[in-house]
Amino acid sequence: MTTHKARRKLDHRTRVGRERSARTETRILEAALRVFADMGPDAPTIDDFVQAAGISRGTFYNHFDSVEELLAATSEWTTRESLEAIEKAIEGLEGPALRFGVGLRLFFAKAQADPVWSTFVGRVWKVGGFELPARDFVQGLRLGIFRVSGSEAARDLLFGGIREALLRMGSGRIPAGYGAQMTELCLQALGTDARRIAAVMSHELPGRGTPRRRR
Amino acid sequence: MTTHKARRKLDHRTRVGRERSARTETRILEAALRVFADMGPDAPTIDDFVQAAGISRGTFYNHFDSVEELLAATSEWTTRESLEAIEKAIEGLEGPALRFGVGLRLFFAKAQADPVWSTFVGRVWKVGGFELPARDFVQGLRLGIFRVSGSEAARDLLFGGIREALLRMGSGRIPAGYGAQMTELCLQALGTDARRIAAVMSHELPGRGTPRRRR
Amino acid sequence: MTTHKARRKLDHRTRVGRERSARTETRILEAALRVFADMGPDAPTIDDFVQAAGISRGTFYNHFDSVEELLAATSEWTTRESLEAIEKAIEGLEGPALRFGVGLRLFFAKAQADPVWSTFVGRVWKVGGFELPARDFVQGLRLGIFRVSGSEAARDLLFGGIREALLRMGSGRIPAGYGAQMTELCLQALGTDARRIAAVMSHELPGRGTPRRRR
Amino acid sequence: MTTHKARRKLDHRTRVGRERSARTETRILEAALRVFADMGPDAPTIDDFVQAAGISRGTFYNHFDSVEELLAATSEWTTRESLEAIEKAIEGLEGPALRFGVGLRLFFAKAQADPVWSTFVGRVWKVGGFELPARDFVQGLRLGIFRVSGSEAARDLLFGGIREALLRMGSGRIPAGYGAQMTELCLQALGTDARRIAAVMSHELPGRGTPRRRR
DNA sequence: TATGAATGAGAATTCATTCAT
DNA sequence: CATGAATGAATTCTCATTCAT
Repeated sequence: MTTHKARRKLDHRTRVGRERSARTETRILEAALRVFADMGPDAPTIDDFVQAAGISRGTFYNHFDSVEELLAATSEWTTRESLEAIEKAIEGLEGPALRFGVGLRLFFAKAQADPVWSTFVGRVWKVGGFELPARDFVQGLRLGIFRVSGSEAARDLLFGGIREALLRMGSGRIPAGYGAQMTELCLQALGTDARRIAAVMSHELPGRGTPRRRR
Repeated sequence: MTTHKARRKLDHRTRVGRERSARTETRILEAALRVFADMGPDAPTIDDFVQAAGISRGTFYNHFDSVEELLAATSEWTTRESLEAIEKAIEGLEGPALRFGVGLRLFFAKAQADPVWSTFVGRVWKVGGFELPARDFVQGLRLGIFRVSGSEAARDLLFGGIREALLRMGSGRIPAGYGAQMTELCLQALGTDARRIAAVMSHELPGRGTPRRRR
Repeated sequence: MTTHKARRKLDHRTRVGRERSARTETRILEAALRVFADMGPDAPTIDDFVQAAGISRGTFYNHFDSVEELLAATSEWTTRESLEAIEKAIEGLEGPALRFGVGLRLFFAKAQADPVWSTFVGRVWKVGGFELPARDFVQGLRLGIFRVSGSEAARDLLFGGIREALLRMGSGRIPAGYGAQMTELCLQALGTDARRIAAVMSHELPGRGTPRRRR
Repeated sequence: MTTHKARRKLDHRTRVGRERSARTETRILEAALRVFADMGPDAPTIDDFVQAAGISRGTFYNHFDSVEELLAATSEWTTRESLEAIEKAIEGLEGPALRFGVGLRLFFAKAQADPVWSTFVGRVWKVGGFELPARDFVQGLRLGIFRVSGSEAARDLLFGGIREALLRMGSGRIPAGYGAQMTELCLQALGTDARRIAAVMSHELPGRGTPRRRR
């Protein structure tokens, strides 16, 4: 991981310095994830991050210029890895319903395994930030596998519903099987027929090698 | 000890004062609705409300102690009236699906007619704040009219989806028929059968006497 | 009692109006005595008096222009009456030691009987505000009845000590006989001989018709 | 993981920072002493201290949370050193009267030498804040060297009188020998016999190496 | 790079004062 | 005269940002 500020001059720094810097940056990001999850995207002050990361004010500014930039970096850091893992895990599956549904199951599995991550994404996610797997969604509509009265409305319903689910999962107060139920409901909302839903739910979960985020 | 005239004068002074105060409070609430819709619940400063309402700082504090309290008051003021109107309009309808569905249509009609209101509610609404019409929802489940894999998950999906719809409507960028589509999708998500959905969508919208909020 | 502001125009006001005004002013003064006793001369805000007196802000300004003016008025109102009563009660007594000592005993009797008054005077009294009975003090020194190493120092010691006694009495936590002891100590500090002190302490307390302050 | 050099550098930074901070804090305390002496404990605003110390508002809050806290710190800082010096100077003296009396003389010497200090202590001192030398006082009573009609009253008389003396000394308008006179009067008030008083007054003042407070 | 003291702009809050009724 | 809503200057307090070490 490279630092966010001052990517130039890398050659002149010692390897030790670079490693130390990268470690500091990781500490800040880890702290930021917790802080944003706890306080939302607007409330926290720089001091909140400084204290949570156990660094000094000056050090913060050596890595990030503002809370906003830190939020963007935390989103990126937190999200890309997970989504790529899912993307990869489902790419071999046949048909948009199966890919979409199994992808959702993986997504909720991740959320349930890491409540802080779940809360963070639920609070910070903006539509257009990280996309629903648009390809499968569109393809499913085109093929008539998903039958909805309006595609915009469908996307909003799913997006909002999934975000709510993330917040709920982050709070820890969920009934058993919540993730699976949510997946079924999303497919049902899309008008998927019962047989295809059953296929999704009974499919073996692939890619259980999702790399752990924390060092 | 005070004369009758004096007492009447006293009452008059009191009444006039109260009226002026109530008018000012309404001005603040109207301004707050706009400001919260624009900036969200956390960002605005007291001065934002002061300027939007055209009052002085001191006057603000004569009416509300903090932004948080103003937010609560604005939520209440903004919400109760509308929900009661819908409640009343659907109370004569037969069956939970019809009541729930027509209620949703009315809700979205209100949202579409008042984008500021829509954005405000979309941004501020918390689960448990103002409730989904729990009675119809539960009753529909019990009667088997709604068929879902998990009631908690179903409620979260709808709640999050509807909030997302409000934000979308507040932004103004919605396709024609968006409210109706959203309603259909919500019912479809609940597993309602096609005939009942059709009944909801073709039902005449009652209570088109919703009183306008703005003076 | 005349109002503090706008003494002119008195002729044109009705008697009823004047009486009402005087009553209001007394209410404010009574409240002010309590408030100043509780909070000292600097801390209280106009609102503290307004609330304690059960009047409106405007009414306050009809009677007093500032807290400072109210303080002066309260001091005057609170003090003159008592001091004149004491002055009168001791004027027939023979010799400065007897007059001074019995005067002190009366003063402490008043203080013990009215803790609020005691605290107020203790907190607000400034040297030169209301004077120690200078005449008896000076005369006692001249006659050699009081023997002190420095008259300035003696006056300061007594003044400060008496103020402290007032605060103590206002707090209510005093041993039995505190007032008498304090009187004896004051005389002892002045070098008064034992026989004269005994005469002071055994003298009957005159003028037990001190009018009560509260209506 | 950190090199020895890095650690030394760290310590150096820390030490330099601490020193600067301590210097700033001293500047604030010095300014506060003057400001409180001038304006009393209640009147001054944060800005008064900020301007008197030549610092920024933010810096004030880096060191003290409120005027009240600053007052406490100033009292402590201003008082402990002086009292300990006196305590130490008199500890070798024989008998409570001598210790108490010489202690008083030293106290007044300090007050006369530093009028700002004198005014500050006179205005801020509360009973129980920094104590009269209770041990000598009590011991003198027990031994019959001090003869008073009530010990509570005696303590209050002395405490109030001494405070008044401090204010007077701070004002600068005192006759020659004021401190000595006040000392004599205090002892006289306690009923000390003439010979002991004379012994106190003629005793050489010890410990004239009281370190100056200001830098 | 890391540190943390100092800074000052800006946001929150209080409160004396005015004034229409 | 009495009322109390409105006002805005003064004050308190927070926090992003700088900078010497």
